[in-house]
Amino acid sequence: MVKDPDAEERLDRAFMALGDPVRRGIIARLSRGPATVNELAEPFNITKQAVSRHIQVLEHAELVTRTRDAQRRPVHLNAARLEALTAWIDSYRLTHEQQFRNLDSVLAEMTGDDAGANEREKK
Amino acid sequence: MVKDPDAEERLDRAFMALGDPVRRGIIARLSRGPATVNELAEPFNITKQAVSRHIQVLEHAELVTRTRDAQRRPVHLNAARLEALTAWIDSYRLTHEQQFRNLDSVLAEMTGDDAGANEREKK
DNA sequence: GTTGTAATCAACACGTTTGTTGATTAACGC
DNA sequence: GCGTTAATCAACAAACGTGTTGATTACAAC
Repeated sequence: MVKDPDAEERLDRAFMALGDPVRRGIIARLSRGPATVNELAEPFNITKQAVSRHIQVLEHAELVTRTRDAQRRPVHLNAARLEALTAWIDSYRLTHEQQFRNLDSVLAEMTGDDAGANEREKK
Repeated sequence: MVKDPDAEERLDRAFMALGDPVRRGIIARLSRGPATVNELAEPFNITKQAVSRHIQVLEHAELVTRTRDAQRRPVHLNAARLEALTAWIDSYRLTHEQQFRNLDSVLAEMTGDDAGANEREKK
């Protein structure tokens, strides 16, 4: 159980894990509550073993955790980790939007002091 | 140029694309403005060809677009696609939180009408 | 104990990804 | 035209991911 194997690697694993329709389906199901491997495997026509490995991938990505209940091992969603992903995306999404605002103000300055009004007036 | 190759596949490609540190680095750089392949390749010690292919992956995932400027092909971030990813994540994140609220109200009902007050009072 | 159920482990096949090097296309500057 | 720069294409090797089947572990119920 490694503690912080570099934040980059954690993002690698989490984003990669979501890049598969079966695993996203599992996440979607778990958002409505915990489930066992058999329950999670039911909607897919692949073997239970394959689903079991998908769950291991999600677990390694820290997107889900597992508890124990007799011979069952219910899987739970780890919403905190999902939040980390939106945080990453939004960080750059907002930087990008800020970039546009800066460009706009530069152009506004040009048109105010100078000549201009020649670029970027669509919409 | 396929139009809508199923929304699931688009998510596959986009999440998968972000599951690589080089490609996330490219996205991070592009959030500050467009850049050429050479500029994007500079921080990484892999060949320019390898970076070129990473960009193709991002392009296929619709996370970036390309324009043309003489022999240069500047890469631009497609923030709208990033937004679609946070929308997907948040949808299930919120479902999950709602699930907890429902559980709370069920428990509150039990403690009100009945006996109870035995579970979930931390915080 | 035996039987049944839940889940994982092990070995293997197949396809995809990611990197390399070397050749090629495309546009510019002189 | 010629050389330079930007970028991609092509072929290949190594590594990885995802699915299969068959054996195995762990627990519960009788």
